[in-house]
Amino acid sequence: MPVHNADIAAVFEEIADLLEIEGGDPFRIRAYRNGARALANLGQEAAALVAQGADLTELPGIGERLAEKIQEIVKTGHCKALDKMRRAMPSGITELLHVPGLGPKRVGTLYHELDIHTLEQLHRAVRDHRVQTLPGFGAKTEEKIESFLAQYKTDTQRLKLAAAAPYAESLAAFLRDVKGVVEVTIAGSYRRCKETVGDLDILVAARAGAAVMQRLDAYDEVKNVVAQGTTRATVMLRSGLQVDVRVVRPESYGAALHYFTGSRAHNIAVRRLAQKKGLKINEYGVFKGDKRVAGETEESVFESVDLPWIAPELRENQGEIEAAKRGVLPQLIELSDLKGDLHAHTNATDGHNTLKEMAEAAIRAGLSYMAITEHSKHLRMAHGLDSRRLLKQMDAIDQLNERLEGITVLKGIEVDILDDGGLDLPDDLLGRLDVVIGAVHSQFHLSRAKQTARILKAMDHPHFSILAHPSGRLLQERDPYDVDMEKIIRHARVRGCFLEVNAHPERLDLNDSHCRMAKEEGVLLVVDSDAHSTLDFGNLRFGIGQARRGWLTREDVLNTRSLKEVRKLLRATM
DNA sequence: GCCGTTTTCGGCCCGACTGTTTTCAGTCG
Repeated sequence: MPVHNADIAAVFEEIADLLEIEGGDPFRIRAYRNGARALANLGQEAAALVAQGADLTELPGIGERLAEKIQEIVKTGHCKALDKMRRAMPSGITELLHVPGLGPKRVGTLYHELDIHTLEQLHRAVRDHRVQTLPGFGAKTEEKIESFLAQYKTDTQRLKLAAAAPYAESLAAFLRDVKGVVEVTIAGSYRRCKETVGDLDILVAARAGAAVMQRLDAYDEVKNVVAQGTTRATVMLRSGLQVDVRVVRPESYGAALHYFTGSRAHNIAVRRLAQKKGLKINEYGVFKGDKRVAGETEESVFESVDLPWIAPELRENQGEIEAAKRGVLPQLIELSDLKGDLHAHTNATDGHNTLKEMAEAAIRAGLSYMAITEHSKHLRMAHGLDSRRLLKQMDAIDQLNERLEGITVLKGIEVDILDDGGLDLPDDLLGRLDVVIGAVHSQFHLSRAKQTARILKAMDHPHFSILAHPSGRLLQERDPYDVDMEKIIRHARVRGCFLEVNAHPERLDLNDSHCRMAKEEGVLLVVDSDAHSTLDFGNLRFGIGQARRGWLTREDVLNTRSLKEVRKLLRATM
């Protein structure tokens, strides 16, 4: 049984949770959480490092003790320390911590006073009104727990970034219209372009006395108000999305924006820098003693700790602060850098629009070239193209290019990678195309070794140029298939082919850490819409967000180049 | 439990809101 980083991280999180309920040293607890986060974001398997005999204490946040535990978990699949804790306290108890209003202290009370250690037991106790009698609990707390448990099953999902966008942007626009409001920004994980968002953090700069909170109550989509003070409020929208609104004075806007953009790990790291310089950073500004020395802009906050401004997408405490110190932050790619899109479908297969409509939409999206890349025949449900139909489409593209100004349409295919690693169309036909994208659409459950070998073999095909949605995941629906992505990335470098950053909101595939790995390996990525309709070119912004989270610059992305250069690089793969 | 350009010991980010209290602990972000 291979042990993955997430498994080890889960052990550390559970230890931290149990320590918290026991009332353990908060800093020790934090150390376990830091260790868990470090592992989750490592970008390479800790098990592989152990196998190489690497010194794990070199990793930030991992010291002697955690290194020992990682080794133990990798080698035995168990952690004795956790096993021992579980004997003292039921492990399921940690799920109680996810109930809003319940922290370690109250969970501890529930356990010691009423022997409650599952959600089911909690639900029963709440219904019998036994909880409100406990010290530190009351009728309101009990009510809150009950209403949470009642809808727990249906209501815990995070929203995909693209799904949250319309809610976020219309609420922000509403707040911008409130009298006295100077500025509104959707901060939090939304601003950092995370793949999914659990809630929205909306920051408002307003002059004194602006009635932002009262206006918020009048917003159509607000279902109920969870908490409300003078400077912050939490509301639930009808859609089930939780929104935290925070109001600050304009002179604090930069500090508040930094604070509410996060991530928490990044903020902590920046505040530690400030602390070392004898400064204090909070959401109102940067302070030396009682004197505010910065905070009106984000730039001023970073400047106070001798750093240049760091783009929100990088703020994960994953090396961005060190890079900023050394002056080597990447100049991140922007949407306007994209010159073309190399992955789109028409109604010849499972798209909704004609060839001409798609080309015209690409022009409107500001692109100067695009590739039509239909599915191939193996993908029956998408009515994939066989040789005859592909030839027909190639002719149609030639004719369109003669008539249409402002864009060049390339001839391509999203060819199925067959079970044995072969490609789903004849070599001579693939050789006549401008771009061959290979994709896995079947046999997701193969073993890691087989799946990896299958994809590597496909990449070795003489006409293969781009690997589409390399992990095959669908956000919140289908896990990535088990594959050795490091090996695929290295192979892409050797073969000189490219990996896709699929901008479809349900894919966003590659993910951020694999983007970064590919960049470091010197593999070019392709940010593609995978458009199935004329509207889908709008999704490119989400692909760019993902690329930015992966530290990609314009130079790291193939389709920021001119058509001439792209043709040259594509030919080199074929 | 981690970490070090003041430290191998003594620090470890900071403030708002709620509910249960009767001045504040717990939770949350």
